[in-house]
Amino acid sequence: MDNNNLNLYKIYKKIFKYWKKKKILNYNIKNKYKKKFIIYDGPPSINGNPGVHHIFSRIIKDIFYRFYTMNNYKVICKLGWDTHGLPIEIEVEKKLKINKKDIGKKISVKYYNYKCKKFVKKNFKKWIKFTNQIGYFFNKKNYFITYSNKYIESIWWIIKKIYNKNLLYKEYKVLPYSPIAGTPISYQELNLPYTYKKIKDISVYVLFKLIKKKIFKKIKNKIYLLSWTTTIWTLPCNSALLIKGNIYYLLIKIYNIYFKKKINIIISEKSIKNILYNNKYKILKRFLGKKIIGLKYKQLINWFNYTIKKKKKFIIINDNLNLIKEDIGTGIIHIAPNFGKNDFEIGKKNNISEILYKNKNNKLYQIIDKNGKFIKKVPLGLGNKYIKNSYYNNNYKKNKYLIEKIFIKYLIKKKKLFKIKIFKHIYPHCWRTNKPIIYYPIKSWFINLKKIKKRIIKLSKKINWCTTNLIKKKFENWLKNIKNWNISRSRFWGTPLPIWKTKDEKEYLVIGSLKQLNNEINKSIKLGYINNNPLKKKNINLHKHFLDNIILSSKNGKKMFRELDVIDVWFDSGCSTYAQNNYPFNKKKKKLIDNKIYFPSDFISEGIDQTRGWFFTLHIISTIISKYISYKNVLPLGIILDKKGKKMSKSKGNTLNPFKILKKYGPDSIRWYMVYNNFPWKNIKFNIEDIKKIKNKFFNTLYNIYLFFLNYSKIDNFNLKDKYKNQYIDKWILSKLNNLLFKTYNNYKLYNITYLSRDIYNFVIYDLSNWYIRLSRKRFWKKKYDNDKISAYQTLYKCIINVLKISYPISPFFMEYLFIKLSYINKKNKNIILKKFPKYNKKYINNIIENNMLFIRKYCSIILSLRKKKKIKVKQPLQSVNILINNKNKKIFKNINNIKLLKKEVNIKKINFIKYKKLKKYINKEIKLNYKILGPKYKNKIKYIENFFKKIKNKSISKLEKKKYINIKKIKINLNEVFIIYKVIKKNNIMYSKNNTIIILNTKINNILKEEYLVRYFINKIQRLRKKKNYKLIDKINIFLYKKNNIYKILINNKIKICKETLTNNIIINKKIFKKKYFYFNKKKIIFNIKKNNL
RNA sequence: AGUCUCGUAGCUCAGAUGGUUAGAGCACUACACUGAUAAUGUAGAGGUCCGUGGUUCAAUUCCACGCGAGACUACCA
Repeated sequence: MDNNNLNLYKIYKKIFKYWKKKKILNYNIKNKYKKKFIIYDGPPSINGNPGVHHIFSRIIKDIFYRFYTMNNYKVICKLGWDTHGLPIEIEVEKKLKINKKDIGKKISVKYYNYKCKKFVKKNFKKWIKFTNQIGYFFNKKNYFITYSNKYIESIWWIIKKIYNKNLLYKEYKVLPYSPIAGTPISYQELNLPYTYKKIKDISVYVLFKLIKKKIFKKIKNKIYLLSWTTTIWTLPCNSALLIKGNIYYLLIKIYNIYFKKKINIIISEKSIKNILYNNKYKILKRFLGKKIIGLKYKQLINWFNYTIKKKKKFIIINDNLNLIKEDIGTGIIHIAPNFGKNDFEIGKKNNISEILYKNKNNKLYQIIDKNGKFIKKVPLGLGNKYIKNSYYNNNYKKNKYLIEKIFIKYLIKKKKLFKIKIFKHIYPHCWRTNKPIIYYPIKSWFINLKKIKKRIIKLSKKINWCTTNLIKKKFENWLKNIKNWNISRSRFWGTPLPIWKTKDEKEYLVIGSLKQLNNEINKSIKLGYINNNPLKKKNINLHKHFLDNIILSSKNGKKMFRELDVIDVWFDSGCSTYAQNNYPFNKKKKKLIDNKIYFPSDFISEGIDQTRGWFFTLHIISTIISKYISYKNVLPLGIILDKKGKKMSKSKGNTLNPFKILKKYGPDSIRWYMVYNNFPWKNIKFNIEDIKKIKNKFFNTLYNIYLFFLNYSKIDNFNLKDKYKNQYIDKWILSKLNNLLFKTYNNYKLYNITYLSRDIYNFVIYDLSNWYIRLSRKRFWKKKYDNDKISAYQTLYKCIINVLKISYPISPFFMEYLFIKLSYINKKNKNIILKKFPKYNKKYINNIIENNMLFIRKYCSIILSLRKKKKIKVKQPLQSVNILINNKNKKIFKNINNIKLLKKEVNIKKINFIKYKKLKKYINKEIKLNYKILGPKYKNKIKYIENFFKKIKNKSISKLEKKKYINIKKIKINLNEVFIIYKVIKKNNIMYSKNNTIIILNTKINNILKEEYLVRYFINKIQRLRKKKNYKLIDKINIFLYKKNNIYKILINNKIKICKETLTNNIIINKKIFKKKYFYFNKKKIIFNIKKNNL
């Protein structure tokens, strides 16, 4: 088989088919389960194609799915999909080319919801394909989808439960609101990543004309209060000005460029610098803010002036919420209670009225509608225009600052403008439409989380975050500042709020099940409010269009209508613990949850952005419903960035098509890459080059190891039952292997998948491939099928099989593929998942051998580097190397195996171990200070000591070594306070010295060594030629040599060795050679050829 | 705007309660090895440890300020 043809995608397909045929796609196929392992799947929203980041969260779960199945757990994991909500609605609106306001007008809600469902179903197919392709298998009988009636019914039950606990309430409040989506945004949604964006706004300083009172009696001219705002569109609704009572304000005379004359303005003392551009001004009066509290002013823009009776308007009030910061603005804040959270609170506290529009029928309206447009009655052509130009889709640039320009023109005309300033700030945006939100007064349903905050936090401490403490702390801190959850959305495609109300909103009815709804409908039919029971129809669909028509009756017999809103999608997914099991209506599952068998989950894992999303909602809902945590372990996953470190997003065009990547590199290498690359919670810079590297290095190497084993074991008819005794190097790799098994098992248990994948990788590349196989190759080549050879086979086989098993959860297809291929050795080995996860065997662990080997490898590397420096090839044998014997290496070199290994690896005939005393012959000494000890002891005298040792001679150093100290004037320096450094003196020697390790290599090459080199060189040439001629491994050959000069004698003298290593029958000296091959050695031409001779 | 984290080789990152010559992997270059062979090994080159100042015998490490990046918080009018 050809190595470069290793196609992981083809292997995936083969194995997938095979699994399908054998019906082991659904993991729970073992007969005996001891325990259960519960995973909850965070349902992804299927508003489009799956992205690369979805690979990540699914494979992480799959890894533990497989791991725990191997450990004989019954793993419970229902895959789910989030099918409701804004993300889907927006995609559908784009497709239908409609706006929110068209729904119910141009097209019916029923049709719209039908389209949404269709859209979801279409994407669902893609998702199943994708899920299967990454090795996370979809089970037709076991999944949940949030639009199903059963799922919705469970949500209703939960809503009712929350209502009964007095945690659900309706309130009129100024909320973050997305006009384009036409729905309020919860604070959880506002806290999703990338919602706060830098924008440029035009801000204005405007002049409110004060109605003068005593305090300004002496001032003749008009007095203005100067206020600054970034939301120019709220000015018509101004009804109060906020100042701070305990700070100083100034009345100043200053030039106004728009009036072209000097005017009198009031401003806080410290904010004066904000409004100056080289203007001079004159202070007329300095006074505390409280002196003007309660004064009135003239309305700034008097387009509308309807206010609520008994409420105040156009008045200066005190800032008791401490909102005024003196370095910003003018110290005077404009308040419009209907637009702004703080404004609303202040208005409420100070009994300030909103400014509203009242029509002929005495109906009241906000002057800005729910679409984010001014109502028709607004003058200056502003009517029906968006209040922010960024709400326009197409002509945004053309209309840039259009609204602001109109306002500014008007303010100049009315002599009410002081200054304009471009203001850069960070502003919240809607997470789906990407448009800025506004703060808008709305009646909404809330869950009172503040009331149960203590329990939420207390329980959250039981959750184990499989990551750094930082993320856990942030989650807990965030819970401390928890806000009540706004769960109603004025949208269409979502779980409908199961709440009915009377027209006067005095009576409410919350429905908690279909059965209850059915009963209520029957009551209503008796009263004649509706004609027939829609629940009796065949295909009922518990969505808005279906329920809105149902009229129920109140206790007092009044008509009740459904609350028109749907529920926040985040609530849907937060209910998944219960709703996926149709809790409490499915009695079997209810038992399992109540008895804490299906609950809480052992493990969940989703993107780190879900900390404020699903992780949060899941926790909240289980806190309310079960009074317990809903997950024990959570592994948050980093964001997938492109290779430049930027977030992947459709708008930037840097997303990758996961299907294409899967096809090119196969799921296994991607899975391995994602786990291996970095800790899961750190952001991944997704780089295809790195996947290639993983494929080339890890998978190719593993495959090569397999091929190597395959080739030779077949030639030798290796049998697993063959008896053997382990050799030195086998003991080493088995010790390494068992340590690896030990570590890996524990790391899976602790969810440390990055560590364990790196351990496996290092074992395969550095220990198994680069060391064990390289050193053992000759054992496989030799003819005799003896203990040494059997031991090598047995060991290598053990290593491969175990590596396959422990790597299987991460890269299942490839591992299974090799496992099946190797089943000719052991016919019981068919499918990894049916096997038990291997555990380590203590008796194989031998730390002494491992340490020895580490040491030898280090010495090899040092000696090879010395050879390199002298440009002596490894093939050239060398006579000797001198190694300083010290406490560390004494024991190691007592073992002959280690000496043999080292000699073989660096191709040196003899190793001399020399004692410290005999070093003199080879080296010069120098002294370096141990600053860590000497520094604190002698402080600034250290420079003097440095100088002394710079000039020191060999004799003095020897003295120091003997006496173990030296005196420098009055200072006594001990031997352990310095380091002795060595330098080589002898010719033909090269030395390495660091700490206590000294190696001196003898680089002299005599004739015998040269001859040996020639023989090896010649063998190499023959081997290459064999391969070039495509001879088989077991083919025998004859060598033909052309007799000319005495170099041949050397080769003939080594005939036995050459024949043995190249499977040669005979070396034939000829005067003529057919088709000459030749090479040069010491500038002499050597002519030869080979021929197959399988006699 | 505030709080937190971070800034180390071309890239991805380690690291040290302050102390000898600051480490890995990848990429690069050279060489070697070679019946696992488009694999593999060894070595080399590469760093003002973001900048400035302070503390210290000694600062990449501690402190302060500045610059830059990221996360979180926040309607800062």
